[in-house]
Amino acid sequence: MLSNSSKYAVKAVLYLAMNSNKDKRVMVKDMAQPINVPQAYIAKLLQELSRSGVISSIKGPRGGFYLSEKDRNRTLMDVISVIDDENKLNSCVLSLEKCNANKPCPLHNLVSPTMTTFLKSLRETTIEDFSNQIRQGLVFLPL
Amino acid sequence: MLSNSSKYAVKAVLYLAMNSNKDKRVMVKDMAQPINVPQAYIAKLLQELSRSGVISSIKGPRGGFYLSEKDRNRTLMDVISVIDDENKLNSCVLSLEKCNANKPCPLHNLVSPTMTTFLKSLRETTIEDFSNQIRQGLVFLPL
DNA sequence: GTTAAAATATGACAAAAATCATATTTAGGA
DNA sequence: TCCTAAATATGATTTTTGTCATATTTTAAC
Repeated sequence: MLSNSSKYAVKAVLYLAMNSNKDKRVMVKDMAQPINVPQAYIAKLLQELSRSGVISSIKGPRGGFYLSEKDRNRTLMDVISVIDDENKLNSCVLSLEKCNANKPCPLHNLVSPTMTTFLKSLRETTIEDFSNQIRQGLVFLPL
Repeated sequence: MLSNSSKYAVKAVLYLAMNSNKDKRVMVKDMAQPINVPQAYIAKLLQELSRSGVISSIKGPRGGFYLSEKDRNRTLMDVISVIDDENKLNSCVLSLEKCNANKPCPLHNLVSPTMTTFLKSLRETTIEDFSNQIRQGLVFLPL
């Protein structure tokens, strides 16, 4: 469903949401281990996210990555769509062009309903919302 | 979610379910177009499925692939698991080892319920069941 | 038994995804 | 003003997945 890279990106962003702010940046080398992603790999992804404006960064000594207040109002779909093709997430389980609610393929109804609500959540829930759920102990981050 | 190869395999099997029987085999070259998969590719997949015993075949002139009665009582998961790693289908959206119902990751509850029922359907619904749904016009095969 | 039509076995090739490496740029602190 | 610590840019390498090609085996039909 999500590519490996997207999963890594989501983990990194959630980590930043819980562990950074404008005045407390996190360096690549300090987050690679906690989120369990190879350092060089996550570095590249973070750079891509930063370039696309969904996370923030500061270069040089005492620099690092962080989420600004603005960043926190973005959604996970904003993060994911930097890396994955959003159309692929929308498509039928069997990738059938002509499958739709009117002419559903045999698997369509088994998947489509929740997939739709899942994508809706990704598009509507902000990073900040997720952070709150974590702080409230409703969900967890065993990254 | 499913690999391309699995999707192709499912399409091929559903096609065979609707268009073959013990006495009417379908040749690779006659099904590649209808199911919209490159001939050499589907040939290889069919051979793999045949070798694994989830579909049947006969060599030589007038030969081809088909589903026996026994084959029709298999499930789509039987087909898929020949090609994909079933564990991957089971795993958390973010591929988090330690994510589970007790300690759900932020995305777990958005996906897990339907994913579970989806996999259950794949494991419990037989090819024959799907064929019946198609014959009854409940679902369609725009392959 | 010869021929031809089919699957089978095998592996080569291509494309995409994942991973790793490194030279360059930027900025803080001595 | 240097030095050093960090991100950035770029691209090389590896692995996986998808695709194509072909020689071999089997079997029906004549």
